[in-house]
Amino acid sequence: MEVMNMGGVSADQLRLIIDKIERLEEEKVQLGEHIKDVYSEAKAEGFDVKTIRTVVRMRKMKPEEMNEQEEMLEIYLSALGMRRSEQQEAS
Amino acid sequence: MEVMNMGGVSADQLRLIIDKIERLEEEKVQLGEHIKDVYSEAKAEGFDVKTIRTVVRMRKMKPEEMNEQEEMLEIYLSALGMRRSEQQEAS
Amino acid sequence: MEVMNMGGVSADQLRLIIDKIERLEEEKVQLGEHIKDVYSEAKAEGFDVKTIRTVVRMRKMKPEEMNEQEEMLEIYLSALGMRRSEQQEAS
Amino acid sequence: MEVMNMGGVSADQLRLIIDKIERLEEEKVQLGEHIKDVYSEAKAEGFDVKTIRTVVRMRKMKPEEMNEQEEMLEIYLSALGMRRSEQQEAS
DNA sequence: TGACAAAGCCCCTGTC
DNA sequence: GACAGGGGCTTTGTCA
Repeated sequence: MEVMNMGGVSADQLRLIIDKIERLEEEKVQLGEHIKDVYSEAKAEGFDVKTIRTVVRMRKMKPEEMNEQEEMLEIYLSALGMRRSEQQEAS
Repeated sequence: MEVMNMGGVSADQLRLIIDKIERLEEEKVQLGEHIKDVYSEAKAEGFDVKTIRTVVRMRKMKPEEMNEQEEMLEIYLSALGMRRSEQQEAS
Repeated sequence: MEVMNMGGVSADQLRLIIDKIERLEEEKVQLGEHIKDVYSEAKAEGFDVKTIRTVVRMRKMKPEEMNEQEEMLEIYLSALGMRRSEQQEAS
Repeated sequence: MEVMNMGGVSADQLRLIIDKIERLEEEKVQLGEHIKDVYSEAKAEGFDVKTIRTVVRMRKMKPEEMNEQEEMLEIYLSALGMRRSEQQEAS
């Protein structure tokens, strides 16, 4: 009964899957802690953590902004008087 | 140029659409905040917010779905020797 | 037993809370469907839904971008050669 | 100007920090995709992904926490007349 | 089915 | 030192 096959489900296979996931998630947690350490050190050296996070986020986002359906967007923004080059005059 | 028709797009109509969406989304945000308030009050009165969320989620599910979920979970836990009824003897 | 007080929890009060949450969530769903309708109509009239979504998102984000720790961010971006005005030449 | 020191901030050091974070986050993403693959394979072999997620989550919880959650839930469901054991008679 | 948006959960910071 | 509040990340559901 320890190793069973219930509802067509292989218990052994299930165990393997769950073990693997738990191992990978454990690594992921470690990585997360490592990242946190880097931020902590940065803070200790006088950097502003929040700003670094912002920079990292921006660098991630840039690529998708650049290729994305830019033309259509420009048309719509123009129609709304939100063209980027005019934005600061928008009051 | 303020009211233009570029690429077959009516700027005025576009404005109306976006205004309407923003108005509706604003209402939706308000509602979300209201819901959050209710949870906060509940918490202040000693209720466990997480459990209330679970209950609300369960009530959303059709009873059959809920049973399916439960049954499937039981099967998997059994396969792993984690059946709830046996749990306390597990250690 | 219908109206009970178990573990210091008032069943009646709990019912009220859950009813209220469910009512508010129902309204929220309605609103979401309404918004969806507006997008559908826009599409039927020849607008590009995805672009409208982008515009709406941009209009939401602008305010927070503008006030947010801008100076610090500029400093950091400069240090990395990512100053916004130089960005398009960055390639 | 490439290597500058603005506002007391070392550009080079900042670069190192951000590079390190991005490298670690990249690894974290890879790991996340790997985990997703495992789930996909499990699904392809007939397992129920959602249930596996539930099992993994349960195994992460300390047994006492798990019991607490369960007990609290039982209390709330009882208060609402939704106790599982009575459910099928409920209609 | 694959991407996109919304919701829930958790950590972290500021405050009392 | 604890706790409420906010922000970020992960996960879940939905739409094309």
